[in-house]
Amino acid sequence: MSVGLVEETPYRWRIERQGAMRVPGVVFASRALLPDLSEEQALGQVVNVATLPGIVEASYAMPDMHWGYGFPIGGVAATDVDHDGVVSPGGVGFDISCGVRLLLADLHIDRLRPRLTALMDALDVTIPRGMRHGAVWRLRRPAELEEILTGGVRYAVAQGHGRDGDLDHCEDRGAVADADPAAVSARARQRGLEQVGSLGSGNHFLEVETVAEVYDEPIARSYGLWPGRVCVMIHTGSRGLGHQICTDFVRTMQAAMHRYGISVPDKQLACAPVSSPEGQAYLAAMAAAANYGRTNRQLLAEATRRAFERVTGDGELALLYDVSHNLAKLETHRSSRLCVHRKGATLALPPGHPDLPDDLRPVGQPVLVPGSMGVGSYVLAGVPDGPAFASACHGAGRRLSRHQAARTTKAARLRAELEAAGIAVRGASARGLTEETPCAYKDLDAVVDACAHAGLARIVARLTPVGVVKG
DNA sequence: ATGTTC
Repeated sequence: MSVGLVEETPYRWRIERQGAMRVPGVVFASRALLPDLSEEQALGQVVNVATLPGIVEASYAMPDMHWGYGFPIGGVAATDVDHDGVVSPGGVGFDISCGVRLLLADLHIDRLRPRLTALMDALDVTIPRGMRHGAVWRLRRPAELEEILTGGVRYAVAQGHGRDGDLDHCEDRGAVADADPAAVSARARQRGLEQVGSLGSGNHFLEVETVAEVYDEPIARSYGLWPGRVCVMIHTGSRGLGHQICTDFVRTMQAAMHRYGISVPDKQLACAPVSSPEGQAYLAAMAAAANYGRTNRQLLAEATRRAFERVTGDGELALLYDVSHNLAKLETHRSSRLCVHRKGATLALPPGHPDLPDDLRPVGQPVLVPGSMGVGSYVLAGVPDGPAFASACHGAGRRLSRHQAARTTKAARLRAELEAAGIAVRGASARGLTEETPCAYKDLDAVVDACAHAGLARIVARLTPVGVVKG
């Protein structure tokens, strides 16, 4: 893909406006990460996104960007709601509200080691995962699903699935206000009925980890991240419900676009004005899926607490934060009302932001960055004046397709390598394992380093895995 | 990511 990258700084590259682009493209990456990008059509997708009606500043891409549906994964795009700005389901992705939460045990890894096998076995039987394999929460009636879509984690906690303190440490305090279950199709609701509290498959996982290294002592102390502390990272989204909502609205908007005089260079960029009935309905359904996705992670966290309680006698795992990396939000930036699409890009609120709870406000929001299997994860922190609407990277970023990865990897060998590295693996199918081999991903250290140098976020701590549950 | 091609 020859779109012409101009080096602005060693960690920021510009694609000049050309053709129908309304704004330039801006890619945050080191020179070393660029070859991985240019092999794909991902840069062409950055260009395509720059043509969307109402887009402001630039079509941004994070250091972990790669090819996606319409928008690149790792893409950030904001449209001006008051100047014909559009919302696009492809700018959020199929797994609406996919995200991560991090739980902290009051336990040092040395004390867990003798019981690690027992803990992993407990999680093995506790955590539903894979395609269509049940869920923690058996809903008694469809009306309960409506409560989840409207009330999110707030409803889950009120029903006994968690504690009040969990709410403050969820993005949006666990529930987006403008969700409307009526905007969610019957088919989407049907698919969501039996998946509340389930991991799913692909890159979703539950990992028992320990704090391996601290880079920013004061912020790490505020977050409660001390070396050797045991923590649990849960990475999942809105399962079939979010997928169906995306499918429904891509179709709706593809049919409606001509009425608004919108044309896009790729059908997968289907969109509608934020203020249109279609745009409003999508945002209401998307918000419902966001509430569902967070509730899903909440239920898995409760199941994890019960497993810890049984094995270690202490199930009081504290929630550091729960944050999505696939969402569009209505936000005010420099007194403009914007619809900010983050697709494979994590919200990264700066210190002092009013949406943060009291204990996190002084230092900024925890930005949870899951790595590929066996590699571990990072905790970053939001910084003042971030250059992409308070967004940061969301992971290592895929380098090889699932097919390529599965073709070049032997499951038994990979499993043996993980076990040899002291990482207990539970529940992963051979196919799921090979598709998620770390070889299929970029170097997480390089991605996070680029993120920090580009001024998107500050590096706080690195976590290393001791056990992984996969679909 | 996904009842992995309505």
